[in-house]
Amino acid sequence: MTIAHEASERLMTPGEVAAMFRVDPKTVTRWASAGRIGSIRTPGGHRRFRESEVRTLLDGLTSEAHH
Amino acid sequence: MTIAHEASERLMTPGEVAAMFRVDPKTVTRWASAGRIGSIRTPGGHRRFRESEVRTLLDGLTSEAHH
DNA sequence: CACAAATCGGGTAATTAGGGGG
DNA sequence: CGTGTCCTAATTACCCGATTTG
Repeated sequence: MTIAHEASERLMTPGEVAAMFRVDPKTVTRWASAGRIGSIRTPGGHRRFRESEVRTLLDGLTSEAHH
Repeated sequence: MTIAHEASERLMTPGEVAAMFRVDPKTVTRWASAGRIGSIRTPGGHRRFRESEVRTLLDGLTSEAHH
């Protein structure tokens, strides 16, 4: 069912994801190549990323201080 | 049978297809000109795209992250 | 018929892909 | 082993005025 709705997912460009993690866009590309994050290719070969997956990944890597 | 029912096939505008891939509508028309995606012309010259073809294309270019 | 929004065309910037090397 | 940078080629984004759409 998730796959059936992937078309309605909001997508992000490599540059937008890079700005979110404060890394170089090339690094985001490497994450995609390594399979660390899912990606959708345009017919021209450019990558797009699911916003929900990016947020989930960001939250999963977040650690709070003990206070 | 698919061809026989092409009149019932849902058509999409360049803007709708662009939103699915997160690209500019102009980019979609370039895909059509390059033959990367099939297109139908209105009598006025505007392009329309088959929904089934767009979804198939999108699914084929989608890759999941390996967990 | 008038109107707003979208999609023609073309042209020119800005991103991205990919390999290579530090 | 992951990341940032340099490079070239390819793809995509934004600009305009004119036309089509609904």
